[in-house]
Order: sequence, then structure tokens, then C-alpha cells
Amino acid sequence: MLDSKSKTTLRRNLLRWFDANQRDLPWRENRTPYRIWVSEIMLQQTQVATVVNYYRRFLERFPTVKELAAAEQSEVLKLWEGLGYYRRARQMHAAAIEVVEQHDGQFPTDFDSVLALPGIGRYTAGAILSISLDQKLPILEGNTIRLYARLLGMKSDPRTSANQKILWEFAESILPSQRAGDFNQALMELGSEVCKPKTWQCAACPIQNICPTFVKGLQAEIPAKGRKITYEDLYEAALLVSRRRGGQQRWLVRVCGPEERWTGLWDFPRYQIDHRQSAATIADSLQETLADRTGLKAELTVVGKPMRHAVTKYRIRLSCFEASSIKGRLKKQATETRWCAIEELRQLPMSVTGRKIVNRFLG
DNA sequence: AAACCGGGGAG
DNA sequence: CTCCCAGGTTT
Repeated sequence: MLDSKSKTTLRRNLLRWFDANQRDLPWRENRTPYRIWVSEIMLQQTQVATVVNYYRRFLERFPTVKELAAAEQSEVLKLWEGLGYYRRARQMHAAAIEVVEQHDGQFPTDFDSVLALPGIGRYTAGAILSISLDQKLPILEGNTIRLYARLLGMKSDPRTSANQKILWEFAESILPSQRAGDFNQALMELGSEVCKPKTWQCAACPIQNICPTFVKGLQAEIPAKGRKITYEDLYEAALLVSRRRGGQQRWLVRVCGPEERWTGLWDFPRYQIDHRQSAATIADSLQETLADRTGLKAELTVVGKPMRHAVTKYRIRLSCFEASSIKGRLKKQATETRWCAIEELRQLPMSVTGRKIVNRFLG
């Protein structure tokens, strides 16, 4: 732990640094709880640069929590398309409805009520209330975990629950009595822009003189590494099945269900394949699968090169097969299925690979 | 405690 | 390629 003199230095130097160096970001313009909430949800596991334009579009369409609550979930997901972790969008929409129904359309301002909303944990509740209302609440997230681990010279893995407890207590102990929101943002900004994982810039750090990791040159050792993820290869085929109806070509798409990835988003029918077989053999096997699952019969031919895509622990290689001369009638499906023209496909929220298929082969 | 949930950017 | 990102929820 830092002594009280070092904490005073930390508060003063950090706030001064933030006043001079903070970035111009859209959610810093008008700090209402709703606007900070949207930014914090979007920023979960997502870099600032990626979020900025999504944030602008989202706030333009949903300026207040009431408009968000009144929207269809599909429209919320459409604005989220490409951001990933789509549960965030579904939970935020559900939370907006809760705010309208249980808090009279006013975003709650006490910690426990905020924490009770879906998709909001201790970090997000503290961030929203400290940044928008200057409540004296601590935060702990990716940037500050790294920053605190270095500031405390913590050599063991900061992600263990025992160390998390220590770091939360540290976060609470350094809060200033004024400007807690700016202070929290300053901590994250410093972690993100200066106290970086591999390319640390200690020369530009306003608190290097109180940092044992800088003094001892241990930046490469602290924070300790977690265990690395190993990807498993997954081979899949997407089926581009189309037929003419009403004078235009329509493609078969389906919405992903609650038990699978991309819940609420649309995608082309996808099946796992055996990549060791020839394209023709795979096409035959897919033809049977298609007939079995949908009742449709079609000749399938591979188009283009496989698309690669990493999700969580899988590296997916997605081959696309185009169908010709469709016969049969579409079965009633457990999951919702539609024949969509190109304009409809553009308006539907789709998985990223689904969207890429539309742009590459149907666009 | 570990798995799950996505996608993009940086190096 | 690998690592990481203004995490939360479920198992």
C-alpha cells in the first residue's frame, strides 16, 4: 500500500495530468447518467476508438432512456451490429424498460438500484455514478488493474479473487473527496494511454516517482500473465439458398435462438462440416442436411474462398455454398426463418460473418 | 475459479 | 500469429 503522502501526490498529479491530457470523447460532452451508462456498456471489453461512432449513432437514435425502452430489440441490435457481446445490448434494452417501469423513466442515482439493473456490475455502477454525479465510488477494470498492480508492485496474478479484493480496497483508499469521477476517468486514461501492457511510457507518467515497478524496471513482469487461450479449429458451411418470389430474389435466413451464439441476430443456415472431404462430397452431405432440416432440395456448389473468423475459443473457417434450382416447401422451423430480399437483409441485425457474406456475394 | 460471450486493433 | 480491451453472468 502507498503511504498517505504518496496518495496525496497521486491525486494531485493525476488530476492535473487529466486536465491537460484528457481526450475529446462524445460521452464527455454532456454527462448525464443515461449517456454515461450507454458509454460504459459499449466500452466493456471494447476499445475507445471502436466505440466512438457506435456511440454517436446510438445516442442520435435513442437520446433518452425512454426512447430506448420504446424501441424493438431488433433495432437496438442493429445499432450494435459488429460491436460484439450482443448480450450487452439485449440487457441494456431490458434495463431501459425496467427504468421506465420501476423508476418512472429516471435513471436511478443510488448505487444499489443501479447495481440491480441487468448488465451492470460493481465496476459499471461505480463508473456511471462517479462520472455523471461525482459520487465517491471506486472502480476496477482492465486498465486500473494493470495500473494498480504496478503501483503496488504486486507480483502475483492480480486477477485472483484475493488480489481483486486488495485492488478494490486500494481503489477506494485513493479516491479524492472532490472530483471522484474525473479521478476515475484519469486512472483509466492513464492506464490506457501511458501505463500500457507492453509499450509502457513511463517517461510521460505523472506518478512515476511513486511507482515501485518503474523504479525497479519490472514493467515486463507486472502484472503477471494469465494463462493464454488456445483456439480450436472449427469448420462450417454457410448456405446461400435463394428463390424468386414477387419478382425478386430472396435468401433464406434464420434468427439465432437463446441457447446459441448471436442470440437475436440473423444468419444464413450454417452447419459443421468435415473439412477433410472434397468440396463435392461436402456439398452432397450438405444437400441431405438441408433437406432434412428445412425440407428444401437444392444443388449446392462452393463459392469463393473460406472466410476466417475467431470467436471466444474457436477459430472458424466458413465455406459458403450457393444453392440452385430449389425444390420443396420450407418446413415449419423451431427457430424463426424467413425469405428476405436484399433490402431486408440490409436492415436486419446480422452476425459479422453473415454481414460479410451479404456484402461479398449478394451485394 | 473457470467458462462463456465477439470483434477489432496493435505489435 | 498473440495479446488485450472502461466486464457481467453463469456454471
